[in-house]
Amino acid sequence: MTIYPRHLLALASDAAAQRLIGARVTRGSGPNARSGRIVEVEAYFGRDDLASHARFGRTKRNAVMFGIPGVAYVYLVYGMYNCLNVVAEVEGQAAAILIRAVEPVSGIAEMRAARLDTALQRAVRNGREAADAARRRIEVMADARLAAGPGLVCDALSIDRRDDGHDLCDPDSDLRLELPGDERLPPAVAGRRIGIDYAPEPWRSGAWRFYVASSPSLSAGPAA
DNA sequence: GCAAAGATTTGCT
DNA sequence: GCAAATCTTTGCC
Repeated sequence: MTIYPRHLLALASDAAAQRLIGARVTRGSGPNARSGRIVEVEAYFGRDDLASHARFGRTKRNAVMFGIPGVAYVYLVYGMYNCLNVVAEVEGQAAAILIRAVEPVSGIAEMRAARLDTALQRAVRNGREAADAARRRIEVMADARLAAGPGLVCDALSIDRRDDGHDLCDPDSDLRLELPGDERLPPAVAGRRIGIDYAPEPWRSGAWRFYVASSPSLSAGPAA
């Protein structure tokens, strides 16, 4: 498996997002490495995109969006879930691609264990019964659903804000993007982005979410 | 300094 | 189908 070439991300954010479908996100190396096939992404543009974090200009949080392509932009949403983005376009031009869902390929048992870890941490506040319920739910969950959402991708691959700013196109990186050799996937379909109804048109309805319609691992977002 | 809302997920009515 | 959980970041006083 070769590393994902950085130049494929130095494109307009939507073009880079479409090409990212089918690529792998990999955590770790060796027999316990966790890897998943990207099946759902969303493209976010720079200052003009009123649904993008870059709409406020450069801030402490979104600084890496303005940097070189291929770097991870990781942020916390709703005080609870991490979201993984891949920086796109050229340096100085803010853009990022949100990884919304991946189909587990290897290290599936490790992904499930990681999901269990984070779920138990959250459930423990609500008592032992809630923790037991969470445990049972994740133990019987289908492999394909382990990373079927932006927050779940990060839970399954143990991604948090410590990964913010790390280079995903470095073959020695613990968290990286890889390009499978000759894998054929059905073409990606385009739809509106999820969870940005606060944005005005055309940003609200623009078709900048791309996904493999037949994948069993899509996020539970509206009409995915 | 303080109030408000968010690129989500889960559980309950 | 709806609302809570939870905390960082942003916006306004």
